[in-house]
Amino acid sequence: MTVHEHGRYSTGVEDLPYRSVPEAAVGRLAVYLRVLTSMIEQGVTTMSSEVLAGAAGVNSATLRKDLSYVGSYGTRGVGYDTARLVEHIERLLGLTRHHSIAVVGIGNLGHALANYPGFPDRGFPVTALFDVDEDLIGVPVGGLPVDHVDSIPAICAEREVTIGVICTPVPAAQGVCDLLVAGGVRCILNFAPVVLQVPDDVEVRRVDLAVELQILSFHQVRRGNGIGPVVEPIDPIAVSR
Amino acid sequence: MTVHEHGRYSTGVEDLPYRSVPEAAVGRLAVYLRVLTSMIEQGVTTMSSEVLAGAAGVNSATLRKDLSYVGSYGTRGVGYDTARLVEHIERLLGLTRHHSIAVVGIGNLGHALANYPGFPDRGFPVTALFDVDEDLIGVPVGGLPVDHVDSIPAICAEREVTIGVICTPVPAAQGVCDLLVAGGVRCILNFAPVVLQVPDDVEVRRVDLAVELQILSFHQVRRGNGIGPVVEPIDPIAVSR
DNA sequence: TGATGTGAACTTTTTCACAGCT
DNA sequence: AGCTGTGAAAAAGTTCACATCA
Repeated sequence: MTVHEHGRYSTGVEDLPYRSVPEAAVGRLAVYLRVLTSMIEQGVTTMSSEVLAGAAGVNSATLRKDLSYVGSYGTRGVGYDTARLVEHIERLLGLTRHHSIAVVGIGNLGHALANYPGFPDRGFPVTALFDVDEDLIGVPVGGLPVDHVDSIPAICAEREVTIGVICTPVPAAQGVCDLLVAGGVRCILNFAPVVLQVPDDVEVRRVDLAVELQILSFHQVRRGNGIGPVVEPIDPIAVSR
Repeated sequence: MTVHEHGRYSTGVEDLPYRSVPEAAVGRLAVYLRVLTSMIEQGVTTMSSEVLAGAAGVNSATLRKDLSYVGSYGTRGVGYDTARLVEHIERLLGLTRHHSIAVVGIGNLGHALANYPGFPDRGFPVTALFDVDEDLIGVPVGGLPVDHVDSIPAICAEREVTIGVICTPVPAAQGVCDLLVAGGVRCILNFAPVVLQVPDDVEVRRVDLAVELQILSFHQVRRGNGIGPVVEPIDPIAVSR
């Protein structure tokens, strides 16, 4: 709906600098990036699609197609230059721009995320913490003092927060979300098990831990693993009406 | 991959307990379940596909198709009986059988998950905690004492743990995973950003928080939102070869 | 020779649209 | 009249297989 023209892709070609990337490929590219980074640390300078695909847990054809959305940085008969690939995946994922995270809801989970080393390690520094609990306000968590949720719009705008992480209880989540949006935050990672209503230009990703367990439960039963009887078939007579 | 088709699509009438459920539908069914449960608490006894789909954030045709995998429990012209639907989704997801969780790695995140109310609330009691840190062994976390990771196989077997949650640092994750598998655990929720190697009959789901942020980052850049310059276009000369 | 890059085939998932029931 | 249930169409995603090139 809303198209912001802060900058455009002025390649001379009317299209994007990268061809459009399928949604499914984006998540995998982030995984390749991690594998590559770790390989580079071990001194690996070249990798074949077969090896990288194995390490990332995907089919090698899928990997090659995914990388083709980034560009052609492989050498036939040799493989990919790891450093070069990292550089281009990072650019594609927008990791070359400044990011800054706010965590809202400093309970057990929020506390853990405020201290999660994977965020700053991956270029996402946590720069603001919020809660409603007066006893928490001003208390430093991971070196950063907690502010009141009422100050979300002002502080997020001031600190140029780009991603909001919601770890509040369900009833508070939508309100907090609205405050983040008011503060200019356009990306939200939501741990509250509720579907948030947001404007079209805001992207929400939900991480629902109970849902993950339920999916695992389904597969276990389907497979007939574990203790106890496998699912009893539904009585066809009870089903029909 | 094991194919477990109980029957074939021949005459239009099948003898399956449930027809085979697409992977994508399973996750959504878990979401519908939560919405329904919350609606029932508010006294709602009937819902239309349109309303339920709205609350779950999906298209109503998708919802109806998903529910058709569970069976036909709607009434035309009226909608779905919420209680009945909950009952059948729970059965399909295997939530009627006993589940029991072990959390391995009692750092910040493990601590938070050991206390996460959403697990027991959703029928997944945490019944074992493990770590390597001698200072933690025996210390109760959320009322449950921490055991040493070496005792994972024995304790998991004894307590009939069905799901293992891995919150260890990356280097420890694969070893812990092997111990869980040795203890008879066939479902693993992995928070360590590494691809685990497991036997074919073990199901792993990975939750990678940094990947979630990177996906959000991608969308923000694509949209041209936020502060700062949009991605610099790649030099077309460098792209072509 | 050996590995990439990709069109084509295939599979899965989503959406449409409407027949059929209540 | 209104809403479900589902075939059929469309879209998205995955895998194959091989031409291509270092």
